[in-house]
Amino acid sequence: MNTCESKAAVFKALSDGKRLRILELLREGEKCACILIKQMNMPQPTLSYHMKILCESGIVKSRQQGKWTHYRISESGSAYALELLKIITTPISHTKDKKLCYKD
Amino acid sequence: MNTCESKAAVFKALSDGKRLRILELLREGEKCACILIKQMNMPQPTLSYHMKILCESGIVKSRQQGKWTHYRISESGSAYALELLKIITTPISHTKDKKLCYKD
DNA sequence: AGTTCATATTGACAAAAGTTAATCTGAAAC
DNA sequence: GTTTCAGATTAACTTTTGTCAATATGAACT
Repeated sequence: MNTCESKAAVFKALSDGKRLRILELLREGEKCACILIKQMNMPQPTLSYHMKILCESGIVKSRQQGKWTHYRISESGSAYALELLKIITTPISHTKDKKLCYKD
Repeated sequence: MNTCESKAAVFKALSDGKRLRILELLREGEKCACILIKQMNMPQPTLSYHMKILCESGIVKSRQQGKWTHYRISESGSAYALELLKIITTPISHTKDKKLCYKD
């Protein structure tokens, strides 16, 4: 799916200051939800809401380990977002569009 | 003022499907508002609202020519957004490594 | 001066996104 | 089995964002 709406979802995930702060924390490495709740000083459902949006955008990946959920920045998801941004801001004459599809 | 909030504003500009569609039209080259109104099939105040958000993000530049306003994708604004996205999705250890080992 | 034309702004409303207490789920341990 | 704990989901609410008719602005004419 390559509609403008689906592309917008990727940037919508990055359009909130608190989610960018979460990403900043994840730049230090994989972290579990309980750590992020403490570091963000945020109620548990609020963090869960933001993590869902980040994960659905593909930029963050989650890993289940027993009761704990670990989050980390997805290399492939980030690369996809970067490529997407590059394409949508490049005049058409300058480059031929290549098909964008990302998998994990 | 939170720095994450100001970063978020750049991506907020890209978080709407209609604004991405406008960008897509601007990839063809500079266009004036009256053309975009027709191509977007959008009331004039609605386009004006979206153009303001795109311009304030730095991704689009406007140029006044008499009564007409011409819009185009800003190369520097786009480059800034791209660099921003690259930084916020790159693990910190990787960035440090790059600074430590410079290539000729 | 006044008129016209292109666009920006205002204001009132509708739609979408964010917050959080309460509740549910599912995994590990007893 | 039951209890506990981590996290997801729900539901009701607040805030923010998007829409568009009406109006204002400002430039280029007469």
